[in-house]
Amino acid sequence: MVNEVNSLSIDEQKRIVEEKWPEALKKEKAAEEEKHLPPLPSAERYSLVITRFSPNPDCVLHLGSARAIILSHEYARMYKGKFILRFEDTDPKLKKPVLEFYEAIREDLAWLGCKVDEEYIQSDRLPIYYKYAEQLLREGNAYVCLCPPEQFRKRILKSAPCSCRDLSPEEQIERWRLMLEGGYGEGEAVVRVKTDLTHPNPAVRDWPALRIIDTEKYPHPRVGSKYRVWPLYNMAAGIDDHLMGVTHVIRGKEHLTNQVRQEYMYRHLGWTYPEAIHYGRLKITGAFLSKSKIVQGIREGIYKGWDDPRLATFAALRKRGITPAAIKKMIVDVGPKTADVTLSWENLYAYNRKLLDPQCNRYFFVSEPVKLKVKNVPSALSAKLPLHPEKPEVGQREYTVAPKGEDTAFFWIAKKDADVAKAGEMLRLMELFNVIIKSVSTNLVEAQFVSIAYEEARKAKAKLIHWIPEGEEVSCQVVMPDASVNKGLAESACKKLKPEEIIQFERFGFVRVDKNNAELVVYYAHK
RNA sequence: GCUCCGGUAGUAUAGUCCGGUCAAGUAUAACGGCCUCUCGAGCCGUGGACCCGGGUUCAAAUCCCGGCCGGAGCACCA
Repeated sequence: MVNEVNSLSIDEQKRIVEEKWPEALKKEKAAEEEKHLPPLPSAERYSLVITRFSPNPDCVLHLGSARAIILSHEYARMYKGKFILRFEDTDPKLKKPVLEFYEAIREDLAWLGCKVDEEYIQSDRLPIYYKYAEQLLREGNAYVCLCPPEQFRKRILKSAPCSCRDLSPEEQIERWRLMLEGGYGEGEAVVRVKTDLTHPNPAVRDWPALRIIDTEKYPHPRVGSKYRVWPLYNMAAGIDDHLMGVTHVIRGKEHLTNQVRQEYMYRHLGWTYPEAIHYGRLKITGAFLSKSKIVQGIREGIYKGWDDPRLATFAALRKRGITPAAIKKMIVDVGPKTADVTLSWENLYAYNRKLLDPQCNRYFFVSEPVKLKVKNVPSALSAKLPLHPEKPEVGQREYTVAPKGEDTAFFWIAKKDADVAKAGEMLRLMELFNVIIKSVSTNLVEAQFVSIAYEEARKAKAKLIHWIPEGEEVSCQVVMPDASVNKGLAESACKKLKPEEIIQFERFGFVRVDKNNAELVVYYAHK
């Protein structure tokens, strides 16, 4: 039967199917749907999907965290679930949290449109971790290890237990009490969770769960020197995920072995490990997405601040007019795959442009202004420039060009346009009139009025350029993505712009208004 | 080195679980054209990919084996 069908040509097969089962071939409507995230594993088993984003507040957030935040939040929304923000600030020494970042992170999330349903801070929860540590110890599922780290490592590589492992629960509890009360110094004792010593991955064998930190020397920014025993990641996150009812852990694949480690603890406590999705790393070509590099650059004064346009922090993206919607769409499109992704700025810009273009008003900005002198202007002329080419209803800017003296008018045009101007060529000042170039020098272009009609410029294939009448300019600084400043002049209608507004400077690019006082300061987004 | 994970056009992604409708869809970038009083947007079109080698099968991007390449983890960090 199969052979029979295969012996027929494709067309033949098609014809037969069409005859007998016409509905099978009906083309599915090319639905222009938004791309959706793939379904969450086993979502139906949970009455309420709960996800979390758990940053260490030791730095501001950047694009590298976007995947964790947006996937977690989107999935929570998709299943009408709950999205938790949990600050993992349990290392007052090496990755010391900084007070200002707690709030900065909340602001970033709010800006991204990721509403937090519940918030927790791990440094408030030490007694909880202590309680479970004690339970594990008492039930023989953990032990206080006094071995020097180096010695322990050698043993564990050979799957050999250390002498601390088999001490009785009573002795463990006694050691634990000493740990809490200061009987051991930093690095002298650590609580380990028992696992399979023969596990193929040595990294999961009897992993450390709590350690001592000398908080007199390294006080925690929130709780100071109140505690000296601090949980490590797997202890704190593992306990919290269960206690907070997290159903789906969405985090980077660097945590893959942490799941294996935590599963041992879950078994000891009789808990079930949540579903876990481990996505790959997200990189942007040319952007530093490493906290340590960002922090270092700030400290050395290379970057002006957390929102320096060279950085890929959310603060910087916000300043540049990259919209949260664009970031969100990009991350959703990329999805939760385990393969690493390397995006380019162009990808982000394309998403952003699509959102910005229909809604941003247009203005003229002349970069590196050069004076244009036009002779023979017959009379005062006015130009009406639409704020948006596709949306006449949003209004227009209007400038009247009155010849001074006899018949001469002056304008500012961009150096880039002046540079390519050649004597004898026609140029059209957009929406105004056509001129013929007479002469070009470094800071003056002289020209002569020829006609008003746009059609003539088209016929002559004249270049269209933007312009600002002399006297209608405001000084404007454009901060570029490389932090350089492009100085120029903006048309006077820009005086009305408010900070936060995103506009397009025609033939230049999209920019976000940052300050608009004596001088206009804008940040460049992209073309 | 050990333990995992991955590899579809320049980039990203769909398809892989459950082999056939995939001579591989989409977005973006590139190129060409149309339209437009922006070098923007829009519209139309072109080129471009299943890492390699074997195997199983009537049929492999999809299953199996081997190789190559890439990534992650191997902290008293998160």
